[in-house]
Amino acid sequence: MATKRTQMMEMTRAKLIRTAREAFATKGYAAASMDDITAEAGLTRGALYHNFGGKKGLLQAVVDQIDAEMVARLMAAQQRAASPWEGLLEEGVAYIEMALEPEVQRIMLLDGPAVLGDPSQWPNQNACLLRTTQTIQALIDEGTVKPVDAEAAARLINGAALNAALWIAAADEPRAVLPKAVEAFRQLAAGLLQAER
Amino acid sequence: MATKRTQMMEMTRAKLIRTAREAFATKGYAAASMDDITAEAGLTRGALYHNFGGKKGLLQAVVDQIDAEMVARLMAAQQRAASPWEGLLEEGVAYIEMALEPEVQRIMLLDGPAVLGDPSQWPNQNACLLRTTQTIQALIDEGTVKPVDAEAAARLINGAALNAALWIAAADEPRAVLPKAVEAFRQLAAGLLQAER
DNA sequence: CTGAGTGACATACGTGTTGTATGTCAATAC
DNA sequence: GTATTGACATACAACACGTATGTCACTCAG
Repeated sequence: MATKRTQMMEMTRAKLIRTAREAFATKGYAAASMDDITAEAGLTRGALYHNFGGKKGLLQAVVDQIDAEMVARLMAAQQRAASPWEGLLEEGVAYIEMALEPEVQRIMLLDGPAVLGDPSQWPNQNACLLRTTQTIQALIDEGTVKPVDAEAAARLINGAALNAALWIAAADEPRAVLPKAVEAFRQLAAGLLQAER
Repeated sequence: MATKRTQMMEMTRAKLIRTAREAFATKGYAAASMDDITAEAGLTRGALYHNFGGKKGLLQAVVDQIDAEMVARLMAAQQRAASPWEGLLEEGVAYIEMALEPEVQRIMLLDGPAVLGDPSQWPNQNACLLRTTQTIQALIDEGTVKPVDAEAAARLINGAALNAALWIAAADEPRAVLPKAVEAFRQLAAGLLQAER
């Protein structure tokens, strides 16, 4: 049973995460001051330190939240696909599209790694990557994909999608280059396919 | 002809870049204080602001220096290869190997993008990427590679190599996963190859 | 019902860091 | 030989983070 106090605490945590997410996305982690964030949430730094241990802890919480949303969207994209192989491709495309959002870009792709270290160390990023790895392993087992190291392939696929997204986001006409990136991504990914006999 | 003053100035610039490069690589950009860097170089912050305009300017200078070194190494790797296609692969492998160095990782892959913005905006990173793009375009023209968008393909290739490098660097046994990553990279890149007739 | 205890959060303070404004001295120009 | 410029040092102000301490509401024995 949730007591009155823990309910309140959850609310303050949620409020801080929300305002921090906003501030980190727009101003960047370094330029976002804790005083501003807490004031915006109607609190002080005391609450922040009590709940998250510090500025990095708050960023970690924001990252975890966004990451959870991303995993959910990746799963949805994969399950929408007709075949496992198409599922992998759809997952890559979904990843590209998510990385177009300024919030994802700034927090997950720029500041997050710089402040918290390599994403492969984050508990949830592993979940996201693990999904791709498992998908690829399944494709290898069923003979669709060449017998390469599944984790290595997953890493490369994700990296390609990631960079494609960064490219698109920085482009003058994002909507114009998106299809080019998606097409090149599909071609590249086809390199993993078993040569048809 | 170089006057006495400009010679001195070049020396102080070089010294500051050297110590900053060291400090940024080991402690990270945020944790490296300008006082420490300048003191290590036997100077004060005055010199730093005069020559580089601020902390970001100093990082930019360090990034430019490292980037120039990387481009040189990429060119060397490509020219060592037997064929243009092998040149592209060698370039990717060289990129992976460079990203294994802590200095490159910390400064070029983590702090650089976070502080200076997306690498595609940097003047030199474009040179590095431009090389790959041109290589791919040449391969398309000669019929080795499928007719995809050359820049998109270059972006994806570089992104894959980049993430492979980050993965390797964060791994428990970097030397053990390196061959796996290289193998997967070659397979993936093969997706760009024109299907043999 | 009541008083001690605990937890959530606010307030106050010290330290370190950045950026700017001003000062100084050597090198060049006239 | 003096005036001026430019490279760098010093001094100062603003700010942000982290910690130490304080306060008040809620919980729970007795």
